[in-house]
Amino acid sequence: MITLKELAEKLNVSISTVSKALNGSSEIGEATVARVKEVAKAYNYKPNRVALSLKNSKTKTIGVIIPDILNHFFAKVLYGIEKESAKQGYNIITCLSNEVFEKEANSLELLANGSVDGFIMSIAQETQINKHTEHFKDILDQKIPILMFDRVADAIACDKVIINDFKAAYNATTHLIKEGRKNIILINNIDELSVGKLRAKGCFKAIEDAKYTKSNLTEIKIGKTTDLETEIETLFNKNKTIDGIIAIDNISGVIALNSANKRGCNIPKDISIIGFSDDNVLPFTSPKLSTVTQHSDAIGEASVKILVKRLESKEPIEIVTKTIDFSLNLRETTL
Amino acid sequence: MITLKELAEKLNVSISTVSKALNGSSEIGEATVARVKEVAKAYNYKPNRVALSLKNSKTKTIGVIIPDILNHFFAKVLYGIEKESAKQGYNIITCLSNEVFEKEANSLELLANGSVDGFIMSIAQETQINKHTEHFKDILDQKIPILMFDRVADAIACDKVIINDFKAAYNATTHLIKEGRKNIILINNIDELSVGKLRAKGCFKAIEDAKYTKSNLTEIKIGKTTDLETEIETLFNKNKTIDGIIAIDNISGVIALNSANKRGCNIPKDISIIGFSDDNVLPFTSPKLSTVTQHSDAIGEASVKILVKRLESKEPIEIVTKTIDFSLNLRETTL
DNA sequence: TTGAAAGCGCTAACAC
DNA sequence: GTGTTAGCGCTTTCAA
Repeated sequence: MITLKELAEKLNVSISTVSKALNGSSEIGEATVARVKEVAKAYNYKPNRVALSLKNSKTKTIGVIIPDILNHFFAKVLYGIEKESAKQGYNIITCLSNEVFEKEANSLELLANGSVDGFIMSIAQETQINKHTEHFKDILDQKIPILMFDRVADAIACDKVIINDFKAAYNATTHLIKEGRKNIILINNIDELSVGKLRAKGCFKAIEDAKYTKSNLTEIKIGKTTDLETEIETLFNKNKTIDGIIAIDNISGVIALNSANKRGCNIPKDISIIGFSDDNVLPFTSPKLSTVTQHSDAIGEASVKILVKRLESKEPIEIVTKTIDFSLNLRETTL
Repeated sequence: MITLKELAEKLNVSISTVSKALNGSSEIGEATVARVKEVAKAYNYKPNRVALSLKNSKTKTIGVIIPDILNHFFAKVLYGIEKESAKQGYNIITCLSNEVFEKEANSLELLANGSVDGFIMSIAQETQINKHTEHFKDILDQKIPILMFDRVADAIACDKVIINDFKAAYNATTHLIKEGRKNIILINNIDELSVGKLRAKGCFKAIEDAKYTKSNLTEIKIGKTTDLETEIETLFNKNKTIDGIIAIDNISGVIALNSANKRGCNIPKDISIIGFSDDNVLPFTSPKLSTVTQHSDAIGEASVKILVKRLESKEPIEIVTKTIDFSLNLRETTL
């Protein structure tokens, strides 16, 4: 990497002349500017980003902390984040908490040493269960902004991007009710997460609001340790009259579908299934799963936009919470 | 963020004293060291990473360029990269090429301005098809090391981490032959990629080496634009005697399995299917797909180890190509 | 044992 | 129109 200093030597002018010429300052004579630019191009000069960061106290990079990159939802959010960041001229430093609090706190602390201008993150499960918040406060105290998406900490005042989980679940359940389903099972294996609780509430509210239909909703909470597959099979065995399933996490809808297929159920005639997910799992199911679709990349994009706006605003701006739309995609596992 | 300078003022000593004390230099008196450390801790001092980078001309960060984060293989490699990087004290800046050459070249160029010490990457499809290499050479000329994994550029001399695609495909095919399959279809929708070519070669070599069995292998190349699903269905329609399928990309094995299921085939009695993939898609299939399993996270880990070794070695070291093991996981779609 | 000063690459206020 | 200088935060050589 060639530096300003070296260019200056080659050109027999001062460093600042080169700097100004390259930055289009009107102070420098046209001829000089041309000469400088030519040589700079010839030597493929590029300003050293580290020096700029030090000078400006701005790194133009965003720290992204994600609980689980193998979860397609988060991968897609990251996709959106990267795309929008690049557009805005920011780099992203990616850390994975793998759902553990210590890794999350550690990443925050490490990157808060001047490596990033701000954070975009979704909270690790462990953090959320144990309601840790001190590490967030530390960062915010240092005036480094945090934006939380999807899994957010209510106790922390910061920008947030969420999907309307309550409404999504409400609408999905309402659809099953309208189909005339009477014995609906709610499969919930993310009960410890805020989004899990919200979605469950939405389902129950839908049932309540449609009391007159006499539809029934039974919630099955499945722990992280138990095997989803066997759990769901015993569910079918115990409960022969199930005619509707709403699965509020990423994958149990697919598993329920496979289970129902194996038993020879006629889907969607005998039983309707709705999952929560992105489109990604669809090539894998037959018939194609109806889902509540999270617009995951939109979450990423919105997050970057909001954070960058804050980073680049001169005056302090109000904290915002943005809700991203979802859609109910009825495919082949519903009527 | 408190700086050395501010600490020095509070302590009434010079900046360099503070620096030395904190870095455990033996030059400084015990009492002073203790005093400095205490105050530093009280104010939660952390050295500014940007300043350190500028000083040392080392950023302790790795640029990671990935073709497609929504592809589970790459997500898992990234997982491995992140894990090992964190362990080694490196951050990763992630860029996504989304398979396009320009984005890839752009990311390389942008990060080569001092943002990263080296690169770990897998080549975009477009880059590989059009055999672009100039952008790699530019970077290497600047003495910034590149490590390529999985999809590598043969023409470029740099560290590489690959899986033995040839052997993997060879073994998988050999298994089908030993099962007595006579009419085996090779589904190849990544024919433009080096790995696709290698895997196909491996399959054919297996057939050749087992000529006496009279097993037949037909390669079906499927373009990116055509719909995999319909393509595979017409395949079944045209060819009634198929009794073995080997699908060498991430998802077509699953699609073939679904297709076969739909037609009421008895798997694996009538037909065996082997896919190439990570474990991730398995919850979605029934019966469980037998696969050639790429140890994707191991690829990431190995990549980081090799690159960091190079970055931190004083003397120049030889270029290496490391081959990561794969395994043939026979599950329920093979005998 | 401690401090002053230079320098990493850059920008910008100020001087000429 | 061009150059000098200070300073961003840090380490390190050299001087005291």
